[in-house]
Parts: sequence; C-alpha cells; structure tokens
Amino acid sequence: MARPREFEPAEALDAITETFWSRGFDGTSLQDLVEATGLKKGSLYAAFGDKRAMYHAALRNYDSQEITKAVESLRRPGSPKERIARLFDAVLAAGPSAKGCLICNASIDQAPLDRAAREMLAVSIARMENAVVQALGAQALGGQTLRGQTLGGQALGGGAERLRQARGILASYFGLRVLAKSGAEEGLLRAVRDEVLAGIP
Amino acid sequence: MARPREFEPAEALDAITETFWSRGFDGTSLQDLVEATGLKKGSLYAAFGDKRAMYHAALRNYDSQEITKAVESLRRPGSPKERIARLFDAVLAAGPSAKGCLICNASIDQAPLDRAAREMLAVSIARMENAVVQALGAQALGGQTLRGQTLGGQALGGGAERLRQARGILASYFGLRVLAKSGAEEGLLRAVRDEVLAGIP
DNA sequence: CATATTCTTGACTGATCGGTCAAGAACAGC
DNA sequence: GCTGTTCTTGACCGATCAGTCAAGAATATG
Repeated sequence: MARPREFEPAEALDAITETFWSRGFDGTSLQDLVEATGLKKGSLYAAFGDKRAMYHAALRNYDSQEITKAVESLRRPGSPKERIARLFDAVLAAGPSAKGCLICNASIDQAPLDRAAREMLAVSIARMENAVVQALGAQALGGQTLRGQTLGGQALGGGAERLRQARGILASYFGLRVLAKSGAEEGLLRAVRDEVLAGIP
Repeated sequence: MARPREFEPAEALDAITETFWSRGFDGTSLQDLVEATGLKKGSLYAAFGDKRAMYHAALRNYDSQEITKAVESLRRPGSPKERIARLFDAVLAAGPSAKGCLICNASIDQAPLDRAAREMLAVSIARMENAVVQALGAQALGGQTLRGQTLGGQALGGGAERLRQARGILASYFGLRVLAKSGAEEGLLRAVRDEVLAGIP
C-alpha cells in the first residue's frame, strides 16, 4: 500500500552498533552513522529516532547478539574451568581489540548520565553473572545445562559462595577487557586469565 | 618584566582534570573547561596548548595525584590482605561514583586513538601493578616498605606467581571500578571485594 | 491508470564545536 | 613616567554538530 523501505533495518542496526561500539556515544557523529549504514540522515531518524534512541537500540542489539553469544559459550559442555577459560581465551585471541566490550564502554561513558542505558547494562551484567554462576556449578561431563531452567545458583548448598566467586570472575573479566583496550602487553592479559583459572577447581 | 598571570596553573590543571575525569575527552567541550577553570579560552590555550594537550596534562596530573595516593596507600603498614583491602574499600566507600577511575575511562575512550595517552596509561598501570606486588610481599608487622628500593617482586622465590596474582588483583580492581560506574548494586561490588580478599593469605 | 501512502533525499536550521587573533590591560625595569 | 613584555579578553573563524522538513520517488491497492 506504500513504498517499501530499501534497506534492511537489522543490517543498519548492526552497523550502528559497530559504530557506537568502537567510537562511543560522544565520539560518534550522525555523519559517522550515515557512512556506516549507507542511509541518509532522514531515513535514520525515521527508522530509529534520535541519536540517543539509536544508542539504546545498539545496546539492546549488543545484548541480544554478543552477550547471548558469551552466555551460550558458557553453557556449552565442559568443566567449570573449561567453560570460564573459553570466555577469557576469546578475549586473548581477539588481540588488541580497538572496540573492547560495549558493556564496559557504555558503563564508563554513558551510564552516569543515561538512566535507560544504565538499566540495560544492569540486565546484560546480570545475564553474564547468572551464566557464570551456572558454569561454576556445571558437571564436568554433564553436557549442556537445561535451557531456561534455573538450576544452580542458590539451589544447591554453597550458593552464596558460588555467587560471590562468579562476581569476582565477572569483575576480572571486565578488568581484562579494559586492560586489553588500554593496549596492555599480552603477558599482563595472560596473567589475568591464568590467575582467574587457578582459582577454579 | 611583564604582566604576571592572574591564575594558579596547578589549580586550573586540577579543574581540567576533574572535568575530563567525569565527562571523558569527547564529552568535554572547551566551554566546559572554561567554566570549570574560570579562565577564558585564550588563556587556556596559551597555558596548556590545544584540547588534546590539556587531556594529556590531565592524565599526567591524575597519575601524580590519584595514582600516587593509591600507591602510597598500598605502602602503608599492614598485612598484604589489609593493604589490598584498603584499595578496594576506598572504592566501596566512595559510593556510586560518577567519575570512576580516569585510567579506566581513558583506556576505554581514548587509548585506541591516542598513542601518547596509551603510553601514559601503561606507566600508571605499571605503577599500580608494582605497588600491588610489593603489598603482596609485605610483612604483616613490617611497617613501611623502604622507599625506592625494589624489594619484593622478582627478588624472593615465587616472584612470578606473585606477579601473576598482582595482575589478577589489578584486573579485579579495574573491573570493580567499571561495575561501580555502571551503577551496579552494592552487593555485587562487595562480593568482588570479598572474593579478591579471600584469595589473599 | 489513479490515488493514497510510505520512503528517500538533500537542502536547511540554529547551536556548538575547536581554535585563532588583535587589541587592550597590567606589570617590571629603566 | 616611559617602554617593552606578557597576559587577558572577547570577537571572530570555518567546520561540524544534532535535528527538521518539504518535495519527489516508488509502490500497493482500487
């Protein structure tokens, strides 16, 4: 009944996400987004709203793609140590990443000023935390944890300690990502990984 | 022989540092710096150079003040666990800090683009790392480590392990600061602290 | 083919960006 | 008090900022 849009919104959103991811909110101009997406300014505004709304959409997109990827990696079979190792090794394998982790980036450059962003970050962080808790409680040979089911966590004995350990691991993970983005030498990054894994049975 | 300047450069630099610290490089405009310092644009440029140079001066200032404070706190008497606890408790006591840690902030928003900044960050991080190594090697009742002397570290047996542990603690510390800035609930932050301290004899 | 509806486009806005500069103000040495 | 030097100030620069809008292009339906 009308003219169809000529671009794929999901692709445009991915391009927007990449741009905010690597340049931050303040470091990204509308012109950057125009070039990244190939769309004109008017189309961008019509499809996503203003710059702040685009940023929020990028955070949601990052959560549903990258955070989901990390969570699924933690759910794949293996001992707790193997599962956590996968998480950290992915960072080391990426080398000196110019983009880093959008959750960390947004925590630092927008969380204090943007309540909506802060709430999205809390959700992503909670998803990671929960996945680490489950990974720590995994059976070495048990295969995949049942989806959706909230096994682990507080259920079995020692839940509080496990949660605490998971939070420690999460902080180390974020710290690692900050250090990686700072350009730290590989030895430093590997030491962080080794130290975390040494604390897991 | 000429007109004396009417402001105190050190005070202006502190104001500049505070501004970059809380708003980041891209989030800070020259107008923000004008308001923070009370100086006019021309005076700022004459005294510090362009915006990038002001940012570098702020990083140096942060290193010589805040990082030095942290390093000295780690050198004060106490067992290794007590010393590290001081470092982490200072973060918890600050509550939801809108500024966070300038080293983390700069690592995320400028390190990938600014080589000079990256080098300054590496120096600050190395100072922290070294101080943590020394704190881990401290005698419980030994009082202050002798200044300048490179005790600890590689000297005694187990130096490599101690360095690795220090790097793990450093990553946890940076992660804690990121989480604090993200607005994470206090329970999460306290868990990180507790987990780190649980790993120190 | 006509029409209604949506999408695309590029020109446009006022504000703000980082940065410069000339003119005047304030002092030190003579 | 004069002169030379430095500091302060506010006006000014072109560029870019986020955001708007009207007019034209493209389609689905009747």
